[in-house]
Amino acid sequence: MEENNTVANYLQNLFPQFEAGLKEQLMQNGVLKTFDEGEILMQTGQNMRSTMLITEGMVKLYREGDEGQEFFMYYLNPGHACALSLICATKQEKSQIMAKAVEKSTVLTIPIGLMDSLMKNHKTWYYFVLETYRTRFEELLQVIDNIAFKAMDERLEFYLDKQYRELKNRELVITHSQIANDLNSSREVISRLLKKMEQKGLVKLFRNHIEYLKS
Amino acid sequence: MEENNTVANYLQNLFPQFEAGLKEQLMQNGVLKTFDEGEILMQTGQNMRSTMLITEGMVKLYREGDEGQEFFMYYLNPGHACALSLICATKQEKSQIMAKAVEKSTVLTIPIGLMDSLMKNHKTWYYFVLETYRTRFEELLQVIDNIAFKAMDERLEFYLDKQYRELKNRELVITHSQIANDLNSSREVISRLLKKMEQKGLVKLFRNHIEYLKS
DNA sequence: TATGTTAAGTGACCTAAGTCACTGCAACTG
DNA sequence: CAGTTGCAGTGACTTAGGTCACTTAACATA
Repeated sequence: MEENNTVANYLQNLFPQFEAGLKEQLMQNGVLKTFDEGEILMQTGQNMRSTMLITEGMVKLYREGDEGQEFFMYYLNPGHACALSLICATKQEKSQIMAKAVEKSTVLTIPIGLMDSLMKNHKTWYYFVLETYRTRFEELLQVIDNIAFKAMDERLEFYLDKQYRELKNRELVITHSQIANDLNSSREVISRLLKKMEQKGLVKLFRNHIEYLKS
Repeated sequence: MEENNTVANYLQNLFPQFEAGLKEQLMQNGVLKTFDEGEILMQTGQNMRSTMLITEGMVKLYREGDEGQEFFMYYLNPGHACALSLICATKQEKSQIMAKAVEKSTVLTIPIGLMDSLMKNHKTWYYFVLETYRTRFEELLQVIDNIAFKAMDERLEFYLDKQYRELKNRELVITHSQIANDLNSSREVISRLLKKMEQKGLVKLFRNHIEYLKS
């Protein structure tokens, strides 16, 4: 790791719009943390003690069901933040979602007690919060579209397409059962649907990875 | 209508936390509109020209599918606002959702061009916006829980329970096909599930209305 | 090279839920 | 009161997708 992976540099590169005083605050109070691939950044039901700005890597956000099912909602990339942790209306501080690192990731954690003051004193911060909520809200609406209106084959295509767009790589390194898990389906179903997609020429299947051919 | 259904009175009663200057702004720029039962306040794809604060009645928010399906998400009551119309990041001004009056309702419409200045100049306004986003976000998460993890019978129970909690009335005046429509299912399925619920003693069925017995 | 492990393929089966076609019934209308 | 309209009940059928049990293939490691 070179020396420019400092808080100051991350802020400069990922959040150039933040005003100087805000950056100052974040430098003084934020702590960088690193998570390995597969590690969980935040568990459902866990007390939220800090908010997180993603600085490196990639994080997947899940909603969990009563019987421990996981349902994938969206990705957080560098420059993004977990929406729910940005506003702590003193009420519930339990996390409603689960966040997992897809790859080795670093995040800037900021004590949740600081949120109100950041919000009050820094316009660029609350613009950031609003924008975060707005985009995540729209993302959730898309998620609802998929599960409310679409059958599994379409949902699978959407899922693969999203992977491809996020990772910008046609080689999707993922197993069938991981996909099944993300979509709250079962491995056999995903395998069968993938094979149909292969017959249609949309993907090429390998052990442990899928080549996405479409568009 | 008595004379206290003025903008000033609505603001006083429903938004007491708003600062004086903000109320002033809303009185000068807001326009009260009335919608009849069943009338559509905002159509998917329609240009959003104003944001809406519900002052009387009750509004249902829907997400629409590609083939014209409607999927019910949540209610807006007096004191609530449509989250998406509160932030117009100059980008897309097309509504992503559809809003329909359940009963005769009045709303205070505020030109969307005013949003940025309200946000900048009135703290109580942006608190309101944040709170609106936060609660609606959490509501969407619940919606996702239902469609991602639950079968139709559970979803139906949740739906009826929500009706009951919102309307605070055990007599739910609604037809089976309206329910099917809201849940993006079909009338026959809902009829059959309702009958099972009746056998379990959870509801009592009548023509055009359902008596909700649970809890 | 043998062995164990995990990913993926596959057939048989089951069930929730969607669809079709029809009936019965209540409420309103002329 | 006859006719019409819309709501609800119901049996027959179809299908997507979940489950079970097992096989085959790929890779790793002793």
